[in-house]
Amino acid sequence: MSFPFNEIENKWKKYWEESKTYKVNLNNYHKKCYCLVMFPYPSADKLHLGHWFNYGPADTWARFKKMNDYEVFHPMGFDAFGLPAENYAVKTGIHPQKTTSENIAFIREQLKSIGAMYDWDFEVNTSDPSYYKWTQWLFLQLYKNNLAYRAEAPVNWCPSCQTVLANEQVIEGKCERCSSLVERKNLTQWFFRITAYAERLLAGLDKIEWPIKTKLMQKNWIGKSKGAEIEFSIAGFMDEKLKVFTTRPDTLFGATYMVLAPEHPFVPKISSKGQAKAVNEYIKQAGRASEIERTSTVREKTGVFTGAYAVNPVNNEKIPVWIADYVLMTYGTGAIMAVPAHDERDFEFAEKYNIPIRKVILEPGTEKDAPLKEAYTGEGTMVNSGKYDGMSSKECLQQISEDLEKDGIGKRTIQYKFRDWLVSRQRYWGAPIPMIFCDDCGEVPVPEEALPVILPEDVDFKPKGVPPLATSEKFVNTNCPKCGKAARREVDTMDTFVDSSWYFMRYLSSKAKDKPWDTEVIKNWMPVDQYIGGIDHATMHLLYARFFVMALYDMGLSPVEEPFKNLVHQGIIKGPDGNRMSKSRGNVINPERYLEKYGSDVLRCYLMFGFDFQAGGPWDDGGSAAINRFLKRIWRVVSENIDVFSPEIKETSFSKDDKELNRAMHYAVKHVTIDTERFHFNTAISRVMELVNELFRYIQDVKPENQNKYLLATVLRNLIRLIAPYAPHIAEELWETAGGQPSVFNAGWPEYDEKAIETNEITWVIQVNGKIRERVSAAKNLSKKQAEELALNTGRIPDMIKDKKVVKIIVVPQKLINIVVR
RNA sequence: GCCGGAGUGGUGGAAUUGGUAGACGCGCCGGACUCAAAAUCCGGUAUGGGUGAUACCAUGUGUGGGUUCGAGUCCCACCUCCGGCACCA
Repeated sequence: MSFPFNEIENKWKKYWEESKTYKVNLNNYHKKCYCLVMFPYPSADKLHLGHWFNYGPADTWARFKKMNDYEVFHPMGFDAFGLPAENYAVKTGIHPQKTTSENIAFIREQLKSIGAMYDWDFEVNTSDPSYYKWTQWLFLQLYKNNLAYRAEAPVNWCPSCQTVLANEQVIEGKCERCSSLVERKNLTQWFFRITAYAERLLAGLDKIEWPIKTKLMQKNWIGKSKGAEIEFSIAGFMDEKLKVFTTRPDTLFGATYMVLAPEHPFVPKISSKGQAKAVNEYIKQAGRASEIERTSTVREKTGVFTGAYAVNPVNNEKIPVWIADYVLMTYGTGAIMAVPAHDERDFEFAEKYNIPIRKVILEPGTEKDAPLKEAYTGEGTMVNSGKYDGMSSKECLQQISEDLEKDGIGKRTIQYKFRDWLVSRQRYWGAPIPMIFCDDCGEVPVPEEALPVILPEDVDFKPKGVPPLATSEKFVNTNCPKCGKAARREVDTMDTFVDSSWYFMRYLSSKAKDKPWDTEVIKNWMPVDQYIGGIDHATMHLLYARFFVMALYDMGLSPVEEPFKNLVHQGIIKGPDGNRMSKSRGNVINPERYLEKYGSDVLRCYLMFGFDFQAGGPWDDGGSAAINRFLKRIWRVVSENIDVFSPEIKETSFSKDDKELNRAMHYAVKHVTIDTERFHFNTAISRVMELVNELFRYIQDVKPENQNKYLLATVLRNLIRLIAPYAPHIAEELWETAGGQPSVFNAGWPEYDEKAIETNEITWVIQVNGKIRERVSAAKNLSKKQAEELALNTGRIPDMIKDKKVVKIIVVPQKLINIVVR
């Protein structure tokens, strides 16, 4: 007998909707749980198995919390702006507005078939003017607080997407979206000053419960390093000071040359006439190299002498100034002092161009005059370093930093690897940046009362090398808000990561018209208690959102500094072949097939049972059949025992079998509770399976007239509640079958009694020298002495130890006795 | 190269603070029901030895060491795989 899953799913979907089972009351915040799952991106692709693996388990966890009497806010919405939708529109010619709203409608139905408990009254759509009005408003707040600025900078340009990208969106020199090689361009673009929050973004990591891996990824991405800025003068240009950044001021005496980035502003000024041609050629060549070529660590280093000399401030030594593209203009000062003896890159470069290599730190156990075979980057004793000779390099680092500061030729500084967040995009399908350019007044923000700056619909969005909005006269031409003269609008749109940096706040006030959110509500509901989503956003969305909320906190707009208190990542479901699912590999598993065959509950449960939620793994076709069998067993055991539910006579005296069953029930409740809470869904389901096995054993072994009907009813009702978060449709149906009032999700979570789990007799393990020799059933609470007695007299133990000397006996209470003999 | 994480049966994966390794499934083998099949149910299933069958013995959580009465778990070295970063001075 199978269960009619289609009928059940439709019945309860309808019931939940009509009776508003999942209505959230934000006023009831005293036991609140904000459970957030990363919202989907409605491009041309529908939801796939990966989404199921995200939303199904997240919903299970949310339902579990709801049954534990939390007011659970588990909203859903759509990250609707963005490139995939626009690229699809370019390909088909259909307006992204149309495809996006169609896809949203479709995906909303798919989400409903997962059976999730979203309250759709709180839905958000980032491409809706009522949403992006506030994205623009937030841009203006950042601008007002000097956290948004426009600057010319070398940027990452994706030739295929025809737009710039943030550093976070460049993976190994390629576009995160389309894998095209990213080019470098100098453009004037909008940035958010995320680097101003570097320290706090680092410090905040200690205050949140996130996977260590994710925290480390953010930490490495921010890339803090401590060092010093040191000023060198240039021979013949005494009023110009060349600043370098180094983490190793202790090696200053070992600097035998300097390197500037080819783009460094000093380069044209200081290059000698004789070297000018070579320098210009090198700059040209470096400019042509793609980002990936230039940053490749395996490529041989190249460079050109400028003809200029710098003066080392500590010993007045003249050292040649080179340019080389292994020095980046975008980090530090764009210039370095090169110490080949103690830096691998400088060593390689110096060997190639025959530049002297001077040892200033002696590696312990080596000779001062022995030539170096490779750079020595460790610590040691100072040599060739004037008054610092003989000091340890560690000491020297401190001393020389102090001295440099005293002499006014350097200062201790901190550098970060990450850069400000570039938010301009030369694309159509995004929120317009609310700025106006006036010939007289310069850049002028759009007044708040004039928001939103509506994204015009009648725009040719095909890429032609200029931002699509630039081609719309109607959009571009406006008047300056300050002086009223004719002016032009900013034609770039915002990175979609701006949209998703605050959606979790908007959810809480999704309908608010005159403000981005209701201060009272977010005060009561932020932060998000549990965030669930992929690790692929570790250094993008998850970093941006933290920055946003910190900035808002400083403006008095957010009650919290950190948006996401707890975070878990789901793993990835791979194809049956163990590879990542992709159309080109032909290993994509389509959830629809399993929905038709087994229904939504089976698919959900299989995803949670067959995989470690946080690890994922390859799809196995047999697994879903196993879960189908399991749910069928539950279905059967309930429907074949309906008579136990009425009339209810309380039979409190338990037979041995009753006690066993009762124990199994409490044991299952306990462990399902613990495991569901900590996202160990696979073991939670295992514990339910054990209970079901126990239940079948009881029904089979105990004669019907001896079965404790009251106990059976309790066990069955608890069983139904235990599986409810996992298989919501079936549980709801069975709950009704068992005479319960729908909805089972308002029926509370079963409680367990630790005493009922305990048994008087346990199996003691007896070891001799750490090897198991006997197992014996005995009272649980034996004193140490009793346990020792037991061990020494059980089975073949006396025989085994009779010729030996007992050294000591270790008793692990309620578990094991180890007799150590010699 | 640097920084993380992980290596457990044929297989997915379990194992509070060091204390019965392999829970729960899948697969496989055997059996029951059936004319037969499907479905369902029951039993077995780490490896090697041993026995008529039990019992029992040895080995066993990537490799090699160590700490401990006792190690999948802690420490050291190494190997493999996965993920992130990568000329960041």
